[in-house]
Amino acid sequence: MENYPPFFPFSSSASSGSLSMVTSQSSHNDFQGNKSNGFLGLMSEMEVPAAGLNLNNSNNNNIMSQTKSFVGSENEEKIGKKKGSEKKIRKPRYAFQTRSQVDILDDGYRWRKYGQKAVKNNKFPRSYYRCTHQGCNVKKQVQRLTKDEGVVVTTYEGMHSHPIEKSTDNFEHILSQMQIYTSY
DNA sequence: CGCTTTTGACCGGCGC
DNA sequence: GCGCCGGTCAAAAGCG
Repeated sequence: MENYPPFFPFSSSASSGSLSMVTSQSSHNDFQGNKSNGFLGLMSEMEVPAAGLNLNNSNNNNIMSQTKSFVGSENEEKIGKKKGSEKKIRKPRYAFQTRSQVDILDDGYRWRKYGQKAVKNNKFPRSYYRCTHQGCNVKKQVQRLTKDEGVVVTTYEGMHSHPIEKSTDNFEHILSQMQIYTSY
């Protein structure tokens, strides 16, 4: 159907954040090589042991230094009635864990916030956004880690079935930024 | 004015 | 069956 490649050119206008992209569609991916836990693990154990982050909060201008990215799946969506039918497909969910000062990472699409809930074991709330394009049911949620406020987890759900509104030439800009930050 | 954000209510799934 | 939990709705406020 309308499976577009997960193409997310981040272009945060304010303080830019780093980005990374991982693509995976197979619901049974063994991306849990040795230490990386899956998305569920991420959900349950979001407390990433920020070693040496206790008192030495020298993260003032250290904006993005590292960026992790997880890939999840296992999201089922029922089409029509659930009359005993097993018409459930799994929507892939892409989780980006970026290091940024701001929560709103502009990826070029237009989002409308539709909810915000407090997360357990986390003092920061989680925001729910939805793509405002008609017929586009792409959702995303943004969450910040309480342990390390510099880490923002953005989870995308679904694929956009329409082009990006903004000009894509930001991508070049982002790429250059990536190179800059990767050179560290 | 039209759209977005805010915020509590509501709802379905799941564990006890 | 009940209550918790995560996710969504919707009314009203807010903003350019």
